Amino acid sequence: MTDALSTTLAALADPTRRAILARLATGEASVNELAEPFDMTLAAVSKHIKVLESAGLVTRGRQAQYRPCKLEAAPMREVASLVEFYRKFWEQNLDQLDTYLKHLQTPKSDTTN
Amino acid sequence: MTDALSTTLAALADPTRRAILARLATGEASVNELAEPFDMTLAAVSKHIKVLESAGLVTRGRQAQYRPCKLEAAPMREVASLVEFYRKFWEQNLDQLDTYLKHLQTPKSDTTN
DNA sequence: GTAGTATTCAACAAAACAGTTGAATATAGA
DNA sequence: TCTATATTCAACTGTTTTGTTGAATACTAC
Repeated sequence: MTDALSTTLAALADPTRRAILARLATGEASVNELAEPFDMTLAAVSKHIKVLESAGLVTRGRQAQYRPCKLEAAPMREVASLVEFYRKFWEQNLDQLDTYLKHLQTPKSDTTN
Repeated sequence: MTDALSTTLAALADPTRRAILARLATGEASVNELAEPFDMTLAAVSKHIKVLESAGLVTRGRQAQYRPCKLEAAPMREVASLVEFYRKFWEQNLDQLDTYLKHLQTPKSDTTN
């Protein structure tokens, strides 16, 4: 699991970490601020941040005793192109569903559902 | 980690599983066919498929002794909207880089880098 | 230097994960 | 029924992940 994309996806595959990223989308924040909404120790949140940092999704500065975290969305570009590759497949299935639903509405195919 | 998005992302966070999905993008395939490129036992690949199936990324049919796998891209829609939310952030950073590079080219700011 | 706040480290435990092996199940066809 | 092929299950192992606690580090302000 050494590749960057796997690391990024694994980092995103946790609701706590996604919540941290969502918070950072509104601006930089300290570890304490980030930890506040969660029912877990500061050390645990610190570890989550480390995971995000290893994935390149967060960078950190230093201001006095704070180490403010900053969102870095760049690694998500690879995720975007991964899912874009599959877009045609889900859209195709939606089209099929759409066709099916329209088919149900035509008077001819009245199978009572 | 019970939410669907986390399950989807975790399923995608493995190169073997992504390779399986990529193969399935070209059409349905049996477990044996899917396992062929990998240096691991059939049972291991079978487990990977199970993970993909639990995430709803694969469905299976039954034909004779085969259980053909089929790609289901729908769960990726949620991944797409996750990363779309962050698109502005990476594009903004690209813009900043672009601005910076253009700035370097203006005659006035010739600081020799 | 002492006290206070912010953050991380080290050591640990519990759970989840990825892989193996060997036996089991399911189906097809002679 | 017997055999071959396809696939999964159960049990086990080693590794990684997630969380805890208590001590350590880093910086600020008096």
